[in-house]
Amino acid sequence: MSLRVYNTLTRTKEDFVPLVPGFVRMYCCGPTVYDHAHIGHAKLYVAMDVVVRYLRSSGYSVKYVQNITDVGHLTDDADSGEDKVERRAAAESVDPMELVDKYTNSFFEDMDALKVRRPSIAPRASAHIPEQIQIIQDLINRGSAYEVDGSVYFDVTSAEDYGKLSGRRLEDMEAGARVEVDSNKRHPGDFLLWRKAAPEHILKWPSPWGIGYPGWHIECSAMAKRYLGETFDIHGGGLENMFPHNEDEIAQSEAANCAPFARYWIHVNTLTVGGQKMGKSLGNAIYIKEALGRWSPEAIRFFILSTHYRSVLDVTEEALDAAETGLKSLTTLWRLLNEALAKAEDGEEATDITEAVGHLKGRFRGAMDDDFNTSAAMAALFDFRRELNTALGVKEIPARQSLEAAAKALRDTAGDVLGILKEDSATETDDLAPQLMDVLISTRSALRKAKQFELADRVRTELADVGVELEDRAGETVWRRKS
RNA sequence: GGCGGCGUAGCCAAGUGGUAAGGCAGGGGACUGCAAAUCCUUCAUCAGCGGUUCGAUUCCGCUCGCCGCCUCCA
Repeated sequence: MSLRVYNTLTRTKEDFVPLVPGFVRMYCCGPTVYDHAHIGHAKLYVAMDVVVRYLRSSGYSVKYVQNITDVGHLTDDADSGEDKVERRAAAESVDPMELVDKYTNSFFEDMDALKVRRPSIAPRASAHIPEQIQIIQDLINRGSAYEVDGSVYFDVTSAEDYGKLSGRRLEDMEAGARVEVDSNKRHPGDFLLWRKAAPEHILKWPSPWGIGYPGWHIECSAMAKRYLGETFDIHGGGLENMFPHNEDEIAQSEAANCAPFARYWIHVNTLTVGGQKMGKSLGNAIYIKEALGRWSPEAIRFFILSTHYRSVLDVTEEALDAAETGLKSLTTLWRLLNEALAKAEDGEEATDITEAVGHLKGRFRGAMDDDFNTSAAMAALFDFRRELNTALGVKEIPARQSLEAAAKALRDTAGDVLGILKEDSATETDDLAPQLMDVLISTRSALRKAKQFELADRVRTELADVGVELEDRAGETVWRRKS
């Protein structure tokens, strides 16, 4: 079985075949950096991260471009909106680029914390003005765009397949148009490529049409072309950006390049709070930094990945708590496996472990190959956990080779692909702590032997208060720091 | 009004034309001095109503409810 991907463009699940064998070129719309990122962003970028990780683990070399939008994103319809970055910069009394730097850093800080791998390239819109001007010029030359009073618009009627991604038709939209139409537009659906700047505007550049700045959609077309070429494999993004943003990207790129744009479109569904979409403008955003104060990064990933990426995900504290608890048993398995491995010796292969490893590999791959079905993949992981725990429960420690195979399988799936394997902090590197713990544990064992349970329990309780957990197993007591 | 999606146990959530993965919570049991960890076991007929079919949760239609996009939002 090979990878199948749901392509929004065709509304079907298709076999994934990159343009160049073994090499995947991928783009994903990045954030507009005028505020801290919230969990809605986390859902998109964690989902895309897993796509990238899985492609890599499947043997593909992946070039992943994710832009940073720092100019041109307006607060409202093109006619009346302000530039989001400029508005917020004014509110914070800083230079727009200072604001951009601050929130770009904040974004990557959050993504790093969530173990989202950095993109291969993270280009900024403001650093690609010449590329954007070039595409606009090409569009004018080809008759797909027109200039009016220093602003340039894309002529949607010039693209005969306009609306193919979102399934919209110009006639329908015309009928439903509610926003006041810019009188400069020839068609209500036309969108801005370049906007004439007012004198007080800070972020502006010279162009063949005068001083101005680029529209919101053109940046992605320009940066995708610059780093991935005219036609590339995968374009990802949030579902809410399908129209108009992604639709317009396609229209302008294909009109300018006379070549197909992205071949597969992957859209990640929204995240909701109490059934309502999470959005900065809606005032219900839960910031990633806040969430990290309460749940581990792995639990947040676990929570996000427990649903398929094309499904809506509703955030509740209960669900996040459940994710944290569920994750714990996986973390425990990883710890037990490593403890066993530390004591294991060469020996005869443990067939039950070999079998469990086989099941996990097969089911995990099968699930991920089916349009990145992370929830099915996680089910395989939990079944593996049970089988392994049973195998580890026996008297003698299984052979090292078997344990190594199990550890590798777990690291390859839960670790490398899903990124939910917590590195165990149980092994204390400080040399004094283990020695002190040995003293405490042996003392407590003596108390237990003498049936002085009250004192023995006091040791355990007080250690728990300082963050150390004890666990009495057959013949030994182990300790670890609370995770 | 137009386009699209969703409705599976207390909660989260996969999935299939032939009577439903997994996680959390709950019940029962094993192990333990007690815990912890772990294991065993138990817990749904898939919003409602029709239709197609030998058979539908899965296909079609309708109804109800919820959501997204059409204007900025990942």
